[in-house]
Formats: sequence, C-alpha cells, structure tokens
Amino acid sequence: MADQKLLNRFKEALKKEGLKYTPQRTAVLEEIIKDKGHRESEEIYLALKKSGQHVSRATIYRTMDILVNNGFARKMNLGDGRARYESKVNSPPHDHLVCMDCGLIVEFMDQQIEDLQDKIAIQYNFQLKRHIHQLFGLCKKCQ
Amino acid sequence: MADQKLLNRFKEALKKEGLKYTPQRTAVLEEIIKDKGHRESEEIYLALKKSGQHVSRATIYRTMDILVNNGFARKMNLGDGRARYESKVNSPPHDHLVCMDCGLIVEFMDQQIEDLQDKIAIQYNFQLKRHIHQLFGLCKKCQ
DNA sequence: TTACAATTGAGAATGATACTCAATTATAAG
DNA sequence: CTTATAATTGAGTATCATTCTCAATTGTAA
Repeated sequence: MADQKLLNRFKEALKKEGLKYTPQRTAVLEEIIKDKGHRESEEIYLALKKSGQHVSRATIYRTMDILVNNGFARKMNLGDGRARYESKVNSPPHDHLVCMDCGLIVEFMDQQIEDLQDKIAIQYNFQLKRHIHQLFGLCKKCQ
Repeated sequence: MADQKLLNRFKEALKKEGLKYTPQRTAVLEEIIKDKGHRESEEIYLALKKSGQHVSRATIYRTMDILVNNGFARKMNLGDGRARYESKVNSPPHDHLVCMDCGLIVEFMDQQIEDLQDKIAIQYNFQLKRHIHQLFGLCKKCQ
C-alpha cells in the first residue's frame, strides 16, 4: 500500500493536469511502487488482475504515460519492442546491465560516467535532457 | 560504388553462411555504405527505388539482418519504434547524441567511458558483449 | 547445362501500443 | 447532498513496423 503522502502527491499531480483521481490510476500507481522490478505492460496488467483488480490494458498504458510524465515511473526500452516500467519512487537515477541470456537486469550508477556525459554534451553544444546507457552481456550464471 | 575488396568480403561472408550473392543484396550493401547517415528501413527502400533499383521492403529487412550480423552495418533503436541503420564500413565504434527536436544525430567516442563500462561489467560479474549509450537533448540550433 | 536449394516480392500475419466511442464516474458548484 | 459536465474507462478496432508465407525465380556447385 502506498503511503498517504505519495497518494497526495499523485492526486496533486493529476489535479495540476486537470485529470481525475480514479481507482484504476491509483491501482496502477500502487502496483508500480510495490514492485522493484522492470516490468512490461502485460506483466503489470496480469499482476493487477491476480490481485483482484481489473484495470484494462488500455488504462495501464494511459496511466503509465501519466506516471512517467510526472516522475513516478521510468520507461525503458531494451530493443525487443516491449517497453519496461520501473518505479521511480525511492529509486535514485541509474543505468542498467542486462543479461542477454536470462534477462536479468542489474542497476548501476557511476558518477564519473555522468560527469563525462555532461562534458561531451557541452563539447558538442547539446543541452542534455536525458540519456540511455545499457550494458548488454552475460551475467555470472549465464557465462 | 563499393570497391571490389568490400564486395569480395561480402561475397565471402555470404558463402560462409550458405547464402547467395544476389543483385538485391549487393544493392542494399552499396546503398548503406555510400551514405553516412542513420537511416530507417523505409528511407533505404526509397533511396534504392529512386536510384532505379527495385528491392522489396521484405528484402531490405532481410538483408539488413545479414549486414548487421556480419559487421557491415549497425542497427540502432532510438525509442520511437523504428530501427536505424548505419554503415560500419570505415566507421569506428561510437555512441550517439540525438537532438530531441530536429532529430540530428552526432557521433561521439570517449575512451574513458569505454574503460569505465568495462570496469562496471567486471564489478558486476558480467561478460560485456555490447552497449547502447545515447545522449538525448537539444542541439545548438534547437535550444 | 542441370538440379536444387536459396531468394525474391507481394501481400498477409503479427504484436505492441494507440485510438474510438458509448457508458460510466469523479468533481466543482450550487 | 444533488446536479451538471467533462474526463475516464473498457472492449474492441486500428495502426505501424517488422516478420512470415509461398509460389515463382534465380544463383551456384557439380
């Protein structure tokens, strides 16, 4: 269960955009923050269904967009055509190591790389907004 | 026009996999290496059509897979659902800066980042195979 | 030249995601 | 607590890039 503070923050974010605070949206938010994984839309849909809440696939997609745009979730693309979502609540910025065999995803953060990215953006006159940094390989178990 | 050396290298790569050396495949290879861009399948299809060569969309996709698997081209994903292809011939490894407004793509290479990636992979017991590193922002013109 | 497996093109199939629209619901105002 | 109304929902349909299918065609090894 999400704490009240977070729910209020969500409510405010919705109000600010003229959106309604609905049970379906709340259910999706709670499902996202209770799990530490990097899940695709269908997994979130099934997890909600299992827990007895029916939220349609269309609403999952629509709500994930809202969550991503308001900083409650991150959307990532592993190149396989399906987006993954992860909670951004209580989760600092990071990048990913991805096992090409078993799909394991490990998060990493390296301040030196962050700094080098900023340096490169400056060097090429880019105003940096975001980045994608994914390291693909084989995890210990799959080597 | 691709030089004979390259065509022979292509011919050998095909033979090694039991594939035939066809005019369509050669046309796609030549189209890829003559352009320095990062183009999507449809653009390659249209460029070939314009130059008077009809190669079907299906064959473009099939040939790009062969070119990518044999080191003649790179495939990249910008998160918009369409793959981009670029020549790998006479093009050293690099990553990309992408303008979110005009779509400009600039290549960069930073050995320090490469080294840090290797360090991180070792640290997490991953055997690194490849990586994706894209910096999104606004180019000078679009700021 | 032949034999045959690989290739091609056109269109159909696929799969993730976005859209449509009628029925339902949250919410601001009274 | 109603009411009015615009936003939301769900189910199904549409979309779009990419892959697949299959009959006709074509490299290529012998």
